[in-house]
Amino acid sequence: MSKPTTRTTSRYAAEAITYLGRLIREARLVRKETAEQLAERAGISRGLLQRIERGDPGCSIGAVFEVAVLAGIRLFDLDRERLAANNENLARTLTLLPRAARPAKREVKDDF
Amino acid sequence: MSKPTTRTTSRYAAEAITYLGRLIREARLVRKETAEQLAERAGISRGLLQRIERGDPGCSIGAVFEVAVLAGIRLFDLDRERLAANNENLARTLTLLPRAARPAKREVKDDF
DNA sequence: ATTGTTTGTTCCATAAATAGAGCATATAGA
DNA sequence: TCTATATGCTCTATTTATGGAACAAACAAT
Repeated sequence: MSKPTTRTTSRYAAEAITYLGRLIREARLVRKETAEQLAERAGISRGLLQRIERGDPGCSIGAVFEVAVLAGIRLFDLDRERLAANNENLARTLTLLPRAARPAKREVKDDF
Repeated sequence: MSKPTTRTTSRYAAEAITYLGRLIREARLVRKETAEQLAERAGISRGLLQRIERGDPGCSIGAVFEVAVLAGIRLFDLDRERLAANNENLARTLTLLPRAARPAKREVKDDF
């Protein structure tokens, strides 16, 4: 290591990641599935699964969500069908929004 | 691209990632905040934010969740307080579960 | 229509994640 | 208690993500 690499993560975000990791671990254990089994099903290494369950913020969201799904966790409290539907609607909403954002109105002019 | 890189991602997981990215983008645009502004607040590059909003599964979950939080999105439908509380409870639940999972009982013996 | 800004994209250098193996420990089940 | 095995951890090699700059195109506001 030659550079400290300060990667900031708010308390809330960190907590959410840890929470998801624990949900995964709980689901796996309840199912009596070994880490290796779940890791293999997800196509990742056992080591990565361990970091995911521990709540390592450096893991790719793809790996984390994939494992969560395979563990039987519902994302956004929506089943695949409803999620797809919401996703469509959201895409439509985005179309209606201005695509380029002008910085919010300035503070009152203070240069006088 | 020279190597297909077989990184499996189920439809459901991919959809969830895309959904989150769009939620972020929507929140940002509604706030009339530029990509650069949000990226800077999150301590990441504009390019990474773009990939996040597009739903790239390769982004770190730490970066994605951090941006989501800064965009004002509630994770797991819980505010920081309740999330922390649930997290605690889940940790306690995990204590009660067997820490090492024996592979689920085999299918009925079919070798006779 | 004009214009300054935002976005989308590419390329490259560097930092970081991931796979894989290996090993000690904890542990579930007999 | 005994023991096969699951877990937790460390190390290294490789793959991949990320930051930063640069550029064209799209766009909002005038």
